[in-house]
Amino acid sequence: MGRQPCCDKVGLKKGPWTGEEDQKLINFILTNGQCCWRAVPKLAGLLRCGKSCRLRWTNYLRPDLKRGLLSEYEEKMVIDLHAKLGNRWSKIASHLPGRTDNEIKNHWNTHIKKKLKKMGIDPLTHQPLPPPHQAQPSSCQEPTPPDHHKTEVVAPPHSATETTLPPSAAVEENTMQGLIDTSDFCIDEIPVVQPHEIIVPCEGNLYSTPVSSSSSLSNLAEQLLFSDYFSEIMNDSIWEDEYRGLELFIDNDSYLLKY
DNA sequence: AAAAGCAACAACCGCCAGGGG
DNA sequence: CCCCCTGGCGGTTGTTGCTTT
Repeated sequence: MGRQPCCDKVGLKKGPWTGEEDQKLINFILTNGQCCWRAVPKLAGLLRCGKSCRLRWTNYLRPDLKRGLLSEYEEKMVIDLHAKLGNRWSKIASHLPGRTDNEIKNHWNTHIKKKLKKMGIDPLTHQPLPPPHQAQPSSCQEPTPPDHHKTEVVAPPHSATETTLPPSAAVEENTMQGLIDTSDFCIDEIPVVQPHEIIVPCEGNLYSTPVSSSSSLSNLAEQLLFSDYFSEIMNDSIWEDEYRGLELFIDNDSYLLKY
């Protein structure tokens, strides 16, 4: 018996999401919350499979996401956590509020790996690389990290996945908490978004368009208030009589509306 | 200015685990 | 206990934009 596809793929759209699709998904989730993903595309009027919607939301549209490059501190956290956890990106991401496993994975593959190699460190073992002339043939082929995903049997010496962290990790946890309290960070616990707090992406572009110069700020509110995106949200019933007295807070890459 | 190559990252794919019936 | 469904995960691919030639 063959495996059932996650969804009926006939007539479903693939590839990059359009702004319109993003709006539909955001509107739906802001209104209804995260429910059964399988039902989301149908209810939201999207020609996507539920899995695709979930991925788009968790990796890109979630209001609590940070955008932009990882800071030096975050990068160090990733390296340290990777040394302890291996390629368990979701576990690593859970220590970095606002970052997704996909984002960290991509950053690791494109930036950190190279950086470590430059520094003479094997990105997989986190040990110093042997001099080039001593390199084993197998070293060109990346050794497979412990496959935690498949079995969870080969736990790292100290499993940081549970509440008890190895001493070094615990220290980092404390350090981290000095900046951000991550001790009980959990995406599930973040309210999808309260009706009175909507993070609105930049005008005309639902993903990151950092506000790089103050000169652009003057028009932001106007652009925002008259964007299709905003009007659509405002037309939603939950906003009836609600949007008088809105305040606009401008962050690096998003706008927070409060009333 | 155009073409080729490269890097970055969004999105997809397939597998697995857990929960419910 | 078994089967099915759903969500989550990690690996991989495709696309886009930038840089170099």
